[in-house]
Amino acid sequence: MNILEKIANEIDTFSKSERKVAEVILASPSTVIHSSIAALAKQANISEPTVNRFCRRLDTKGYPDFKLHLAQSLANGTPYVNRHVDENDTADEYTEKIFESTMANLDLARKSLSTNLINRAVDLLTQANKISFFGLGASAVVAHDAQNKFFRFNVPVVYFDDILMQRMSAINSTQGDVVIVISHTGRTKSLVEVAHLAKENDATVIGITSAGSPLAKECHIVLSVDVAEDTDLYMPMSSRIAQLMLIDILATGFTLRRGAKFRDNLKKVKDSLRSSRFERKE
Amino acid sequence: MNILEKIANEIDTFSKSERKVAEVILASPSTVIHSSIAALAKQANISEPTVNRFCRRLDTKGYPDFKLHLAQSLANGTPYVNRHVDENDTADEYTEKIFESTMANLDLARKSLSTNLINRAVDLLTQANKISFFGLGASAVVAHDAQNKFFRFNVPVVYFDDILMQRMSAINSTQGDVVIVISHTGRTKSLVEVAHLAKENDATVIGITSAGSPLAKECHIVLSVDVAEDTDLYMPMSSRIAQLMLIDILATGFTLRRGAKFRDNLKKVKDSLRSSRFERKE
DNA sequence: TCAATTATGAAATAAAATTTCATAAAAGTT
DNA sequence: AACTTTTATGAAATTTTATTTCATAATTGA
Repeated sequence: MNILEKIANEIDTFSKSERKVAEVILASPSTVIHSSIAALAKQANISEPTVNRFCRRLDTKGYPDFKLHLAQSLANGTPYVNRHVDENDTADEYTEKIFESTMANLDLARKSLSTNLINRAVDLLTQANKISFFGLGASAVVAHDAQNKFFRFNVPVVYFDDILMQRMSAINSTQGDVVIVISHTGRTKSLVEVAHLAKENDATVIGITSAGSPLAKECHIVLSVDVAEDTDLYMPMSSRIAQLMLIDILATGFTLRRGAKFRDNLKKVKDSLRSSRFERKE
Repeated sequence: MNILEKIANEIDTFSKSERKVAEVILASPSTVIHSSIAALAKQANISEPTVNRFCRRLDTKGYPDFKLHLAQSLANGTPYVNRHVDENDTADEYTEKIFESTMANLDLARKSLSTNLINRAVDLLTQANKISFFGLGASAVVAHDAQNKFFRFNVPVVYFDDILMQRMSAINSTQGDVVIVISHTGRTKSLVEVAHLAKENDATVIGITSAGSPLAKECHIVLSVDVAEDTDLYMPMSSRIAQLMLIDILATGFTLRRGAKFRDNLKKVKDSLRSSRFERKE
């Protein structure tokens, strides 16, 4: 953890003198990294040994080591954090905040992903006879994107964002089919039912959803992506982006598993678009 | 500048002994920040004063100050960079690389966005009688997502990913309508034509595309999102994520412009979903 | 080849940090 | 409240670390 945060957190557990040091440091950390222990002690009106003890209490080896940690905290600058958009933000401000928050959430998501499960999911996908992607609302967008990617692989892929079509498709699925159900909350009733139907018909069900949700319980594999709640403006934001990255990862895993020749094929698919485009004149 | 890079850059201008120090440092900077000047001198087989001179040559005040700089370079850690997926990558590796690359590209995209233009686009959107989103392939996904967001605002919104529907819709558009055309390359013929048709019919055309492209030339406003090419596996990856963030930004700008009362409305829209979901029991 | 310049390290010095230890303050205990 | 124990603190001594000085070695240029 960032040592500045740590100081701020633990300041209540400090002794009186230690608190004085903490305050001086928090007030101007960038000055402190250029101060000697004597200078800092004087600034805080306490003795040098106290500063030293303060450093050790924060699990550093001593004052110089402490300064190193402090320097790193400062350099780390602003690690991405969730920042809420405020009513009076200018375009500059909310743009910055949205980027910040998304990055912070992607960072979170990355840490929460299980590469083991991804590996297994890729296994199943490469062996599938048919792949279906189901989602509603914002997750329909993710399903749509997944279709766009997997479609290139010359595998039968469908995507539905219509409850009835999803149900019919689920009922028609059989062993060897993989059904990917996408829902951030995992609590959308009709999607849980769809997952259930697919499972009953022996399809393999993979959930891109939150762990422990009702939907998760119906899935053979749950790929959960942790993201701070999208509370800002009552719209799904980071969650769907993290889900899209998961799609990218699955698609990438798929192509790698299929080998080099397969990737030449992808190039052909891409090249097939050329005539629909204006030439680039350079 | 990062002091590690600086060392790497200037290594040719160093004397023989200084180069030895540089090599030891570059080989394992994280060890060095915990070494005394004596330890480092010994490691590099040179004397302590040489290390000291080395530090000063790099514009630091001395060895301790140098360590501080070094610590900061390390903390800055690995700024996100584009890393290409390799044939033999494990799930762990490609997952990491995809996250890395996406983050790097979002960082790029953030820097390239013009908040001025965003502001103008938001202006136009809030005044629009009707908003249309057009895209094809991966950009259709973005258009789809945009519809999902703007639809909540109780404004007439359509999205089409069908060329004919797009053309018909464009021809039917009139003054007061805003048409947003999405294309990463900006070279897809049919979309350029759609933009042209919409413009001819006095709609305001906003392009989410690359600056200077044929599509850009047909737009009243061009919101360009710079992203390194998606060359990896012949699939759009980062580009569409950056586009989605731009949609988030536009949607956010929209809601802010509309004021607090409007945002209560959004909450209602979201709450309307409740009965379609399983309750959360805690 | 020889001066001039530059680079280097041993030793001395200076600076900084840490330890030791005595004392003061605070917290318990009767 | 008086006393003991524990904890916190700083002065001084010590140790560690960094820097300076200066003599010598290596390199460069004539």
